[in-house]
Amino acid sequence: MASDHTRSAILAAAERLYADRGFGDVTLRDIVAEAGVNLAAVNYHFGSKDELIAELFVTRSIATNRERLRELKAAEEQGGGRAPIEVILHALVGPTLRGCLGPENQRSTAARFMIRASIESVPPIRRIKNREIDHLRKFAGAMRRALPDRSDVDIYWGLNFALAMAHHTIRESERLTKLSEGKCDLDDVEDVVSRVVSVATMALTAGKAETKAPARVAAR
Amino acid sequence: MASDHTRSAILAAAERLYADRGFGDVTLRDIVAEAGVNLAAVNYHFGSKDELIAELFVTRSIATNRERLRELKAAEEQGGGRAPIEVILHALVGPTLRGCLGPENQRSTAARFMIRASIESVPPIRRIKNREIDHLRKFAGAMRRALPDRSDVDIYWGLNFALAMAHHTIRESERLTKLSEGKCDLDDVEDVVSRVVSVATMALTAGKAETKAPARVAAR
DNA sequence: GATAGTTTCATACAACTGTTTGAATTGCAA
DNA sequence: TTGCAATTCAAACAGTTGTATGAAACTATC
Repeated sequence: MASDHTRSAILAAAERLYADRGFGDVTLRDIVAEAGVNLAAVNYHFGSKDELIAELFVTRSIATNRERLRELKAAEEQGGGRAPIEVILHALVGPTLRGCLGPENQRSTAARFMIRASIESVPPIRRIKNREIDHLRKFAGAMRRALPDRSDVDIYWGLNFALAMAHHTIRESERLTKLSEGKCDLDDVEDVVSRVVSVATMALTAGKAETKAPARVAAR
Repeated sequence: MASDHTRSAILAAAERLYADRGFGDVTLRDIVAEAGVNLAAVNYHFGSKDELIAELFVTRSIATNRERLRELKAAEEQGGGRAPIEVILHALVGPTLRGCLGPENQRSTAARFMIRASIESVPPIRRIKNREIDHLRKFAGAMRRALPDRSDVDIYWGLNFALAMAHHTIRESERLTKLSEGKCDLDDVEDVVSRVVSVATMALTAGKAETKAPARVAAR
């Protein structure tokens, strides 16, 4: 019914501003100015500022989660209900890394927004992240099936470390570039993914029967 | 000259409140009420709210950094200028993890404050963290000496992943406990440290000449 | 005990925040 | 056209925030 024009103009403007300047110093007035709409429009269409932020974040994060599960499901079906651990980990961290890294000049607004969301932790986003546990449990299940000898504790630690490496690399990508004087190429996303997967795989399989050496994609 | 009483009362109250409720919703008025001093005292003694936060964070983080360097130096001196990679990594992540984890009921205010600081990323703290690069370079140097065959890129990635696992585990300790239904024991700090060190060591030594298997401390 | 310097205090300031209101406008159906 | 609901708008609201001010109280020195 509604033209929806104002609504999506707000969403686009908000995402752009949050991506560029962070949640801390973007006010509703900044957003409506950028969107060219009236101040009251935000509350009319979204209810509150927090709900606007939540909608932005939910949209992007269900897209990522769907992609993760799609990859996971495809892998498990192909393997008859059991996928190799590398592939599971790839499905876990691949979509996130691909969604947030990549050459800066061609990095989408959505990507920059998600980086912000992972650096600054504002209440509405934190609330949503806390509901991610069910989603992660699905991966824990797949990992258990892939490594039936492994204890639950080790599985959870492996999962934790995989997410750790992915998220920290996103959060601190600038610092890593500076620290390594550009030697670590964060733009080569597939290299980053395979590094994370490789280390997480080692973490999960160390001290047990041999698995095939995790493939390392050549940089650039 | 000054009695210093007001000053330290403010520091203590601020640290306590920030630790409990986060930076987001603690105002100067909350702090001075808790400290039992006048509102103007904060600006008189610290200049501004941001400088108060910065002083809190700097105090704690130089303590951690000093401890890190102390461990590193001791290890390198004992090894004649070259320390085993496990020990270097231990010096890198041990102090941080020990300072932030541990049984909740006996967790110090300082520890809880540092956890907050690593979850919420407020401007004055971010500014300080950005100056940590020189400190990290010292560890990169030690790691290079320990693993002369390794490329710089691999060294930096290993360093990045070690910090990733430590910081993410601190940030998301609550979620990991919930996800694992308590199976991952975050209170057993030395177990956490050795898990992180062990994985980071594997990341740095994989595919090269054998090193001795990193020691795994039994839990509890 | 007067003096000078430091510290405390109550209070006001000035700016900014997200939100609400009620009237104006628009778009669409009858 | 008329009528009705959805949308837009300017304006104000109500609250909070960090900071500044100038007088009062205190402290130590001479």
